[in-house]
Amino acid sequence: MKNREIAKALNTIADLLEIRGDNPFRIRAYRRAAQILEDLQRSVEEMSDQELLSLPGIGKDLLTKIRQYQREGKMEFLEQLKREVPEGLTELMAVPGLGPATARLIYEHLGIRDVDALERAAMEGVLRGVPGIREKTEKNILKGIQILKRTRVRRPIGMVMPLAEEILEALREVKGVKRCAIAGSLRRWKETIKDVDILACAEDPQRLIRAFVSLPSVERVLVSGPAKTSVILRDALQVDLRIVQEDSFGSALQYFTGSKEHNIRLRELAQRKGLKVNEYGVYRSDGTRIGGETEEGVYQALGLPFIPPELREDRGEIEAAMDGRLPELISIEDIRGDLHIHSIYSDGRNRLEELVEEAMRRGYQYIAITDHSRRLAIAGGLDEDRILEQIREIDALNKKLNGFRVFSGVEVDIMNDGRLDLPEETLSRLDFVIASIHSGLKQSSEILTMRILKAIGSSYVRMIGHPTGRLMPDRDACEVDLETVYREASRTGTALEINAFPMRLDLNDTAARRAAEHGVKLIISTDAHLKDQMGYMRYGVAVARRAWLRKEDVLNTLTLPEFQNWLRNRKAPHSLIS
DNA sequence: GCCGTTTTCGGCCCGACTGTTTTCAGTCG
Repeated sequence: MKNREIAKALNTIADLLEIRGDNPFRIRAYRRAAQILEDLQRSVEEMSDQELLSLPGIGKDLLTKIRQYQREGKMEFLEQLKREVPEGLTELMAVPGLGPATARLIYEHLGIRDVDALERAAMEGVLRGVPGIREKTEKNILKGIQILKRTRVRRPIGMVMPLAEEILEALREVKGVKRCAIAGSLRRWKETIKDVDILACAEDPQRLIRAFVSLPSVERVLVSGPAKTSVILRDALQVDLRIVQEDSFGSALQYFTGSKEHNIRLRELAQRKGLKVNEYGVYRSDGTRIGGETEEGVYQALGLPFIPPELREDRGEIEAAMDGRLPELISIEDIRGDLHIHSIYSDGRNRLEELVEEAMRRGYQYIAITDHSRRLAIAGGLDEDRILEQIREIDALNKKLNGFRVFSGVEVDIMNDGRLDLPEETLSRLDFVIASIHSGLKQSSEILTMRILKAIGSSYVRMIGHPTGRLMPDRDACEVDLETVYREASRTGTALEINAFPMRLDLNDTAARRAAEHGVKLIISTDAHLKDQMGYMRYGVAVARRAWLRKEDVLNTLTLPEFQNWLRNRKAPHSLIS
């Protein structure tokens, strides 16, 4: 899959054009194309010219460049830019507050082209000799470098959301605060988060701002004005607080929720209708305001139904909204069970009763206990005897439970040759078998795909766990050929997991969407190793919503009898397994 | 560089904050 590589090349072109001071719209076109390729679920290598050109944002020129990269592994235009603009200059732009124009100025006057040299120059006070840079800017650049060094990686949403909710709680308690809400990528439930946006209305904005900057977790104030205040927390997370008038809360929430791409599309649409949309409201050309109190009202003024924040990525949601084709998205209340949970039998921390209690507290009707199999010794994987022991305990437990059901399961390892880590005899005794890859993730695409297909071919496997094996931020998705997996999963009625564990979120949003398009059923499960981690379900549901999934695409929305029925009935005979 | 129910040329989203600029450019989201 070369899409990522090509997207990166296009983004580099955009960076270099920025430094060169090129046409901003041309730059935007390159960035947009890069985004399109990243979102694409098929490799450009298997797409025809026609198909590529049909993507809005890819024209003749970009097509030529993509094909050239495919053939030659490079783009002539990029190489030419690299000769023209010193490489490394783009590195300077990673410093917050330092953009292309300043990067270029600094290079032209001082020959600096990497962050270390920049830091030295700033500390020595040499930087302020550059036209347009005085003491203040020099200091800000130093601060920016420190921030950059600490915040290079985006963090999984599961690490950020609890922090943001804590801050939100604290702000809501400030006297005179009328409204307070999370906006930005966090409200869209993007899988990784760079900073937190909070929106508020207050009778006394100054009081709120003072309370905000003096929160104990705040380390430094970046900017502070009446409308926007930004801080850096001790753990290097940036939080922006925006204060707006109550009557424009809706348009502000819409505006600051983004995504940027979604908003651009929306405002283009508005323009064609002779309207103007900004964070204060929706306006006619004569200045009359026709919306802004509520977010629904903003969309309505543009002739659109409300678009859920999770869909606002410019992935077709505006077109779908115009045509009345928006899906009714799954929600957390639809979830009736958690089917991937580890107990004290392997590397989990809780006993079965504790897990059941937690599940009932969440209003679930069923769970599956799915400990590791023997080969995963490091996680205390179970052999046949221990599994039989666990089945007996689950049977006994079920007798005591009324209307709630514990399914006996396992997360059986898919070994390097594609065989499963437990004999069929053992698997046949279990209610719910997950098969997952935990090793050999760097194998070739052919071998990885073969392993998963063999697992799907087993008569006992009902779900493939975390299909791509990624672990953020260190391990990327493995190179399994997902399109082939979707086809076989769909044919055999094997479910694919949306693993809700914050470092995994696997399948991710775009992959899950593609899977559902193939007719694959998904299961959202937490992979909990502690009972509290069953609370990760909301991150999995968020992935599903971002994947445009409806309740009926997800099996653990089924009631207990319906799910038992699914367990009993297999869709197609499995034939591949030895 | 892309794109077309005002356009094949001339548009392309919009505003806040900062610093050094005496009227605005750069950066960010």
